[in-house]
Amino acid sequence: MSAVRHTAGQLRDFQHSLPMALLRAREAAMSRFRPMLRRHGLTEQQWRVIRALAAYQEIDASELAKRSFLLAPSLTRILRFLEREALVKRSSDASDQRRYVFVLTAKGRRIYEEVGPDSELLYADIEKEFGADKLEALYALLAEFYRVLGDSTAP
Amino acid sequence: MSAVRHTAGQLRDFQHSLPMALLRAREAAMSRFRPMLRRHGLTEQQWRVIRALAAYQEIDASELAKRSFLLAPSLTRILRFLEREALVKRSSDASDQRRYVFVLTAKGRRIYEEVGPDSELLYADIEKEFGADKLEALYALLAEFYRVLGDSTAP
DNA sequence: GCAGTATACTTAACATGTTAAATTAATTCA
DNA sequence: TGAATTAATTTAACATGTTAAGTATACTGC
Repeated sequence: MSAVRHTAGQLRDFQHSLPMALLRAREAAMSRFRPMLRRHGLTEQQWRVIRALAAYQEIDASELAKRSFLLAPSLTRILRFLEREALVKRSSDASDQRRYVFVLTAKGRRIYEEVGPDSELLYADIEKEFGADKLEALYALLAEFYRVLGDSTAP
Repeated sequence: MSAVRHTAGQLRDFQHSLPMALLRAREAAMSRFRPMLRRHGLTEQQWRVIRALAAYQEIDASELAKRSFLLAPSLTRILRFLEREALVKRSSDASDQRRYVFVLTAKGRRIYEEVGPDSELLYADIEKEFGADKLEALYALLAEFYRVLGDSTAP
């Protein structure tokens, strides 16, 4: 038994907190992906970076930050880790000495190819349990929400 | 100009990564709330705890964790902060010595009453820009997603 | 061609997320 | 009843989130 005692409600209740609703849904999904990624020795964010890198021959840190939706300081640390693990190789950009470009190593591509199918299996589970139609509707609303409201911290 | 070079796409693209879509939408919302909370000297998570506390006369840490959707270690640190700021008062539960119960102090209630209206203003903006109907549809889908898929880490 | 400004990335500092282990108190059941 | 187990909270360790500041390079306009 837990010690809880009610008072009169004010403000919107938590069921109508949008950031909370988004967080809960995200956690419902991530609680399935996280253990799988962990078995491969990766965090969610490291996997986002690897995935973004897999789609490009080479990509600089700024683009990588946008595509993996990470802030620059987080990306710096994650790239340091991925380089140390030899999953990613860094080179400096000849045409702009401020910039670095990154590529997956062979080991990085191998991990990508191992994790990818595991990830797809979990997506398939989710689609089956929640329903493909509702999942598409959710994607559409989320994309429009982001499109309409934007990200007020974007440049 | 950024250094990006394409390769053949594999796997689902990021536009169809559900955790990413949820994260982007969440960030679109939070990028509006965060500066407001910051002006009040609070983080998003501290505000979640205050909000949960405002709805109860007293509540123990486990219930608080569930209602503010925080893991126990985070909650421990946040409550330490809120106690130091005298926004929250801790007492031990007479009937179970393992347990602590928490209440908002007068100062805590005052902050709650200051932040609440600012928060509602931002919600009103969002509802107006995105559309009340679509917002309700989004809430409904998110709630069902969480209901159907659950949180595999829950007890 | 250089002073001023902007850009790309990193570092710093502190808060939170995540998992595992530690601590203490309650509960169970042989 | 007391050993074993379970439950509530905290601590530890490391990764990421967030904001501000630092560093080096590129750009801009005079």
